Formats: sequence, structure tokens, C-alpha cells
Amino acid sequence: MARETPLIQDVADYCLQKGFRFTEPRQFVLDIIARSKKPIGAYEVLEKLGKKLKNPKPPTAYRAIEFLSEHGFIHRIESLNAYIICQSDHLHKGSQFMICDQCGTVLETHLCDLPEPLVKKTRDAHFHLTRWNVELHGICQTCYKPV
Amino acid sequence: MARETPLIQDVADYCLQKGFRFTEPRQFVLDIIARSKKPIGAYEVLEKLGKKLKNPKPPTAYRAIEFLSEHGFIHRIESLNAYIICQSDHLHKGSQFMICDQCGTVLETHLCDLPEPLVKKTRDAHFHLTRWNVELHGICQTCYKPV
DNA sequence: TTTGATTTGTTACAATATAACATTTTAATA
DNA sequence: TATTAAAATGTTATATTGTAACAAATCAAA
Ligand SMILES: [Zn+2]
Ligand SMILES: [Zn+2]
Ligand SMILES: [Zn+2]
Ligand SMILES: [Zn+2]
Repeated sequence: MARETPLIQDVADYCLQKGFRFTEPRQFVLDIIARSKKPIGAYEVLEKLGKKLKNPKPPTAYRAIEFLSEHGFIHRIESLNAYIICQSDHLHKGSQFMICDQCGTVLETHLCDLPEPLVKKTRDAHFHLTRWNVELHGICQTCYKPV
Repeated sequence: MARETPLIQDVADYCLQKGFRFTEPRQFVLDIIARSKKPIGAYEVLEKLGKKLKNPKPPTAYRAIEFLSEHGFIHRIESLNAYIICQSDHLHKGSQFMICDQCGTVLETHLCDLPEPLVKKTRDAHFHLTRWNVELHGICQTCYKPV
């Protein structure tokens, strides 16, 4: 398959480097999620995947999603049961998203470290942090209409 | 029904004050979630509810969950599809949880305000924040075994 | 005691996700 | 090159989580 975008190339390189196979389902699912402006559900991915593969079933979509997610190329938005391309150059322990509850747009922001007040909470509780996920809900600039 | 715990009494008072009905499904579901040491799924709530009500169906559990959640007495842990009693005296815009991926225990902590680095992100994006949810994954003190 | 709002009961189904096992692909090994 | 074992996919079936729609009951106010 022809490599279509820089992102596809990046993931191809990553897989080559790490010895993973960048198979058709993985490429197509990455492309589908990357092209989506908003978080996209697994079954919508599956439906679009059907234009590229012959009659794919849920596990095909879910496995590719799992692979891409494990390696940080996409993220799951937990409060939406949906997936979005990493907008912060993958491989980070924490994610933070601003989710517009009106138009559905999601903006990922990157903080290298968890903010100190939260770190303090984990220290106080002797909690050994491995990853974090922050989902901020509200109204985006475009949707916001002051009264 | 007899009022069993201070929490039940608190919610009863709140409902009286606000003009909501603190019906049996709501009381029982609150009690079930409050007694659970760990986040509990809707269908497990439903199963336990079956010991109190005659053959309840999913909407009965989900409606009570929705009510209690809307009014801040319980929270949904998005990454677990499960519900937990509010450990921070309800009515807060933001939640933060430490989730032990080994034993499943969840500890809620309270920050009155979103940490400044995150507030700055929302300001920069002109994002109008309404609520936030922070889910910290890791290993709790009890489960942690240093090498 | 009628009325209207709130809440629940009930049926059916939608949406999301995974278990289990057969088959194929791939690259390393013999 | 033929063999093998790991990785990945195909396929079938099903589990899990959540909701739409409408009828019936409850409750408090008019
Ligand atoms: Zn990212
Ligand atoms: Zn918006
Ligand atoms: Zn709380
Ligand atoms: Zn633990």
C-alpha cells in the first residue's frame, strides 16, 4: 500500500524500528481516525473500514484500535466511547482533552507533567502513578455565544 | 422505608429541600453503591437491586444512577464503566480519582479548583469549562511491592 | 377530586466490546 | 528451501453496557 501521509510514514517507521507489522487493518484504521475531525466510535471506524477491506468484523477494528492506542498514536476519549488521533506527537504518559459538549470537537493539549496539586495528592496517598487522563468538558470558542 | 445511614439521611434532606422524590429505587441504588468498596457496574447494581425490588429492569437502575449522578451523590468512573459514591461531600464541578489497576480500589480526592496549568490551557483556547474529570491510573499503596 | 408533573414499570432494542478458535502471514531457523 | 513458531487476522458467536418508547402509577397542588 502506498504511504499517503507523513503520519502514516511516521507510524510505518515506528513499526519498522520496533519490529511490529504495519498491516492493512492498522494502516486503514489509522487513516480513518486521522481524517476524522472529531472523535470517532469503533463502529463508525468499522463501517468506513468496510470501504477498504471486504466485510470486516468488529474484532478487526478493535484490534487495530488497541494496537494504535497502546503505542500512543490514538487516544480513547473515555467519556465519549470514541477515538481520536494523537495531537501531541504520541508517547506521553498523560492526556488532557477539551471536549466541546455542543459541537463535539476535541482539542488535545499536552502537559509534560501532571500538575503539582495532583502530584501532591498521589504522593500523600502513596499512589504509584502510571498514566493519567483528563477530560475537560465545556463549550469551545466557536460555539460560545455570550449573552 | 427506614433511614439507615447518615448518607441516606443527607440525600433525603437534600431531596426534601429541593422538591425531589427520594423513592425506593433511588434509596436502594444509593445504598448499594455506598456499600460497595469499589466502583460497581450498572448491571451489578441491578442484580443487587433485585434483592429489594421485584424483578427490576435496566432502566430502573440506570434512572436512579442518573439521578444520583446528576445531583453529585455518586460519580461515574469513565474508564471503568462503573459508579462510586462521592467521597468528597458532593456538589463539585470537578472530580479526580486514583484508580488502582491491580486491586480496583478507587480513591476520590478533592481540589476546589482545576490546577493552574490546565486552567491556562483552557484560557489559551478560549474554552468555557463547565466540568472536569481526572482519572489517575496506577498502583495503590497496599498493592505496591518495591523490587 | 381533578389535574398535571414526576417517576416508575415494561418491552424491546441499540451500541459497545470481547471470547474462542481457525487460518494466514511473516521472518527466523534448520 | 522446507520447517517452524510467533504474530496477526478472519470468523462466529456472544457478552456487556446503555437507551427509546409508551403505559401505568404516584404525588402534590389547584
Ligand atoms: Zn496524544
Ligand atoms: Zn464547539
Ligand atoms: Zn465527589
Ligand atoms: Zn491496589
